[in-house]
Amino acid sequence: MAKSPKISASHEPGGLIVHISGLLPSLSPAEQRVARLVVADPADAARRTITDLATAAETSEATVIRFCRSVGMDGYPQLRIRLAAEAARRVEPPDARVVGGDIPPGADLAQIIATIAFNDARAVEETAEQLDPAVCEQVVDAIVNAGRIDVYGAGASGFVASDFQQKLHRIGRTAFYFPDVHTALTSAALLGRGDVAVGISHTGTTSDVVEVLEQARARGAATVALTNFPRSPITEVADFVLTTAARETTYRSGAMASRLAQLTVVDCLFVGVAARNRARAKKALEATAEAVQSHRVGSGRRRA
Amino acid sequence: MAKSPKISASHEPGGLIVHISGLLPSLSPAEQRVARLVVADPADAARRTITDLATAAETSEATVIRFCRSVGMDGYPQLRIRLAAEAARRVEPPDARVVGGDIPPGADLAQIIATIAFNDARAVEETAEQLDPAVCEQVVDAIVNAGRIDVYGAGASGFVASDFQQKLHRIGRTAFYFPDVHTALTSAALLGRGDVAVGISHTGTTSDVVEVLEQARARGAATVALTNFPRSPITEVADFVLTTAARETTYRSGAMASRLAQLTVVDCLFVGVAARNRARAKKALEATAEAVQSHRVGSGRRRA
DNA sequence: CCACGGATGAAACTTACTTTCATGAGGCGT
DNA sequence: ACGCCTCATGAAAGTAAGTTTCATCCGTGG
Repeated sequence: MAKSPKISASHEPGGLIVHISGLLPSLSPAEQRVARLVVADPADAARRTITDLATAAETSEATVIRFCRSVGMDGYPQLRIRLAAEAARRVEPPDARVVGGDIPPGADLAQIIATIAFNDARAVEETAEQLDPAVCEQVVDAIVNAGRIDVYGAGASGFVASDFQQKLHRIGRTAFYFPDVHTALTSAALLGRGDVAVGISHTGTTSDVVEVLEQARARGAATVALTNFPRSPITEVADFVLTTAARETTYRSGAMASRLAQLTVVDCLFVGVAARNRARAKKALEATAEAVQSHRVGSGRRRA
Repeated sequence: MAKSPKISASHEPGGLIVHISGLLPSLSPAEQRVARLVVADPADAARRTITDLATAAETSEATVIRFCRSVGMDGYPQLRIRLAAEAARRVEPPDARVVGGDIPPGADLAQIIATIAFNDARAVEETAEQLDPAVCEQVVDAIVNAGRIDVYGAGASGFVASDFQQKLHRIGRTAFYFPDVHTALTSAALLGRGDVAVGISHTGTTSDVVEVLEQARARGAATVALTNFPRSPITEVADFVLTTAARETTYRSGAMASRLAQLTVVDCLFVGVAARNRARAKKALEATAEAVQSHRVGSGRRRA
């Protein structure tokens, strides 16, 4: 029996919609039409019968069922119930904040601020909700026991990669980040069993990062992918996949929310690693903090 | 046809459970058994099929349907959906999440994730709330009209500074970031009236950044400070002060939340600037996006 | 003892959901 | 270019869920 591509949604009590929008690009055209309807108005979808929804999406019931399975549900009734639950939980954003949408042309700055902050905060929360603690645990394990950790990322994700590297370094783990692809490839070639390679890419399609991760994997390193899209190319070269949950939006606003989500995930991993050896991590952190102390002016804390 | 006692529930969106328990005594014995199951665990009831529920209530499907009608529903599916929605809504808010607190030593990864995400999201939201749109507007004005923009930041804030620089650059503004203090000082010395200098520092006490900003101000540039502490040294050398609102926590976790908040503020400024000249910004963004397109691998759909 | 009416479940029936399968489009190697 | 293969897709068959009908049962009051 052919196994249908089913990505578990069981461990995320709150993030079905997000989960679906993340998978959207990996669905077939007909399923995407269904997905879009569902994401656009979950409550409405929950009210519809399968035939009704199929008609609305201009497809057959069979496709709707396939869609259900693709997003990890057993069948249509289950989807319906989850959707209803989710729609209920979802507190409507107070005003006309364009949730995940673009900033309207005539918006004033106050509106812009509200919209951006709303989407950013949501991305962080929803990412946390759908993050699989079991996978994180495994990644933390790998990092804790790693001889060496390479973190890869290009462009915007490069900042995150660099941040992660710095964090790990500060608690005494041997971690590297390479702004340059060639250097990164060289480094990846030198990895081996027991080492860890982390690739960060919002879209999951950045060839540089995918290539480097592939190289690392070929050398026997454990590979970790951090991306917004659970079925993008990068996930195929990763042993562990961690996903962020920034809603797909326009190029720019999605990028920022995604960045914040990535940072949150990275921070979680960092704290997870640090928690494994509190004493040592604390000491390392204090030492590094002290090192920059002379570069502070005035009294350290000056709360208002 | 005998009219069953049907009491409308349509006008009370939130209180279906209450509604049901209210008219419990007026129901027939078999219906009461059903009602009790439903009230006891709505979420569970929503998961059951009508046959299943009937069996659990030791009655027939017909009675369950009668029950549905008695409480004002059209049929079983409708009841199911309402129950799911209601059960979801009554999920209690954030459990033992240590609001703004530190991670307890024995915490497991799931707890760590929840705590971090909660604090991060809060920092973003609260920052947006206290951000003064008027000041932002002025900063945006200054940037839009600037001949040149220098962004300063050290350590962790350096990432944010660099990010801001990159963003501005991508929409065609002349912006610089210097990882090195001396270079930054040199650059600041070359600023003049009509230029803008942005200094980013979580604590507001990073001497490097303060110094550079001071230099910039002395040369006549408009100075902007982005910090978590409204009365820290950096605010004394800034014409415009923007504050983040990361709760004071331990050294490390505060830093991350603050970073996210900083990024959000930076993003708001960026969007504000971009909004001033939509057409040009859009064109610039598209051009830059296109530039990296060849570095993407088959962004089409991928199977697991 | 016999109507009578309401409550109830068995079974018939309808609708919704699920599976199977044939078709056709698009990609890939020869 | 050709044929092969894989995959997406909807029609239709099949199954299960939900709904209606109706006969039965039980208690009640004549």
